[in-house]
Amino acid sequence: MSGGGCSIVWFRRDLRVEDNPALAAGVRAGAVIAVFVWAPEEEGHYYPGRVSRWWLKQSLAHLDSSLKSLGTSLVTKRSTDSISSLLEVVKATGATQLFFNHLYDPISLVRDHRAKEILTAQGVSVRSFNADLLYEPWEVNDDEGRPFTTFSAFWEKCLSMPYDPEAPLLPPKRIISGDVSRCRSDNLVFEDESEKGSNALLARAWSPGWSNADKALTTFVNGPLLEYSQNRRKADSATTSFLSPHLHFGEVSVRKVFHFVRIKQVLWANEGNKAGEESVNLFLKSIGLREYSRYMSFNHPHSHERPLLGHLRYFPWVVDEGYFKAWRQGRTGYPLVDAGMRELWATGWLHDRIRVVVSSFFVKVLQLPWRWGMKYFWDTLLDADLESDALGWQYISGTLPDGREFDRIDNPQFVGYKCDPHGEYVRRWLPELARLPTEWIHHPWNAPESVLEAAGIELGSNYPLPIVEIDSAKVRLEQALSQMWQNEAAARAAIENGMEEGHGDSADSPIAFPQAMQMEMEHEPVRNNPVIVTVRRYEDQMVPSMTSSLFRAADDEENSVDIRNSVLESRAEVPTDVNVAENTRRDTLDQAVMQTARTNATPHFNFAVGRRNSEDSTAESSSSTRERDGGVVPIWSPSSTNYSDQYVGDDNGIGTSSSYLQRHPQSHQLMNWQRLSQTG
DNA sequence: GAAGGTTTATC
DNA sequence: ATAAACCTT
Repeated sequence: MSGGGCSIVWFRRDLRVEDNPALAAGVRAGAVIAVFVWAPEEEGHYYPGRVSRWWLKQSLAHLDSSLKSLGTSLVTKRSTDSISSLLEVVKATGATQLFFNHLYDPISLVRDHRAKEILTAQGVSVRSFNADLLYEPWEVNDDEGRPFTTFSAFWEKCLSMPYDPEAPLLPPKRIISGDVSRCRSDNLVFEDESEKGSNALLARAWSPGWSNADKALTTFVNGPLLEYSQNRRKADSATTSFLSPHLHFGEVSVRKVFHFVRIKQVLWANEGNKAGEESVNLFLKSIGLREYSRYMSFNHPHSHERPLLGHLRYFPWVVDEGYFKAWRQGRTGYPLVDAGMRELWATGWLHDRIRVVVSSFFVKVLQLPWRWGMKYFWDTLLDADLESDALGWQYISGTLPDGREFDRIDNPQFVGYKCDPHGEYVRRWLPELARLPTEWIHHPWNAPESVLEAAGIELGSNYPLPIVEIDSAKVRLEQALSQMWQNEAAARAAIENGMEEGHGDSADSPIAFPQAMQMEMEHEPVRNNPVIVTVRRYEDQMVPSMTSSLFRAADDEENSVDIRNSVLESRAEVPTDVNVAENTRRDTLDQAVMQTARTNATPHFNFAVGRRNSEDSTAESSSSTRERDGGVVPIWSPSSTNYSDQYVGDDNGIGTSSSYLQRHPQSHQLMNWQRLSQTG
């Protein structure tokens, strides 16, 4: 019991009692006050979406009940300023210490650093820990001590670090509760009335909470992991880990995932099980991508709004809200894209493969600003995660050094036959195409009139013609790219001539989110029809909705059983049974009862990996932090200068010499979330 | 064993 | 789209 007073353990995206270093430190120090502050306004544009808030709500309830069984409970605060709320708790409880785990999104970096400064100034001793990564971003550097700029090099290094990621900590046996009698909890509201009906359905498919996360991990590692490599390319096979939302909220620690999976790896390696080994490597790689997303965010805090390669700032994006809407609604005329978008809409979930397909289409074919797509993912994904989304979209957009080439267009037709060779996925989500033979399922526009007729399809009427032809997209993309180079050259020239500041010019400001999008998100009409169909949609959106019959009829046995069990058993099953909302013809409706897919493979856009740091890895690799666990909130290292010669960018991209902080020396004090999340 | 064709993964 | 890995001859 150091210090006499009790300590605050500030929970954020580490909603677990196991392997939670901040909690462990609090318990070690004596009496604990567990606090969660809900201050979504701090996130600016990135106010969490409906399904994400639903998850959070469940997860907090789960955590609270775990804490209760250990001897304390969760103090909850509704706030617009986390730090003030923490100060209130300090005042009300006389706490003398604050413990929390690191986050790496730009808003948290700024806020947490301030929290540390302010609370320290108030005499509170603050310590923070790594609980989200195998290695802290500042631990992983190249031979010259500079951060990596490509994923493969980064990951290779992670896998060959001289020390392993720390072993997971056990949960505390019990917690001595601090005195919270004078510290009242606010009732946190995560959903409004109109959202409840839709949210209720999520519970059929998912079980948030750390112990469920644990079960999900065990189930995955002992089951689908083995075939992960084989199944990963199918749009809807069942070998996804389904861990991404759990990982996002820190319900399970990545280090635990890593160690678990490694054990299997060793086992399979000994058995000479090559497929198993490969599966492990691939799965770990997706964990690595999550890890890398934090790494990128830490090193380039603007990566959620600015391309990391500077010249992409000059790309003439097509600012067309009509295209954007068609994409969201799944009405682009490309079946694979449309199926994906409708699944996303209906379930909040998308297989990683399909995320790539729809986002690539968005950027390369429609040439819409990638941040719009990223924002939409943020709003709709159950596992929405800013860092992972930013990495994914930047990768797709070709704005990463090792991302896809700018001029590459994925053809949804060809990709479709690869990841959905029999068209099952498309038929599941696009009932209007259900009767189309496989031969044409991914390119109905080529189908003979008689075939279409027999399938009840009238292109342009009940299913759209391609919104943009691939060929013309190619042409337009070439033009856009040459335009981009011209723009860049012009800007460069202007800067050289001293005409422009090079900072704050228009290219710096990301294209604002469409007004309509914000409106829609806010006033989304919802209709709840308790039993039959719950339709959630944008005003004009005609997309499938989830029905309450989440399990297909064939699984009746399961149906009647305790749903929670069946869900656990069958792996979190994404919603099943989709009905087409109105406007669908009768015959199509018949086909509309489809079951869902379980997605496969860890969503790319959300994973992590890593390695560990041993206790005394305190020998900081880079200068960015002074002291590791125990210590200090991550700080950007201003001095760590121009490691990025290889990037083209000048001011904002990776390319920039050095970091964000250098350009904004006082950012961790002055920069606030409004500025960071500015869309311009 | 080399040349040449085919598959496959790409972060 | 490309390149590396893989397989064939």
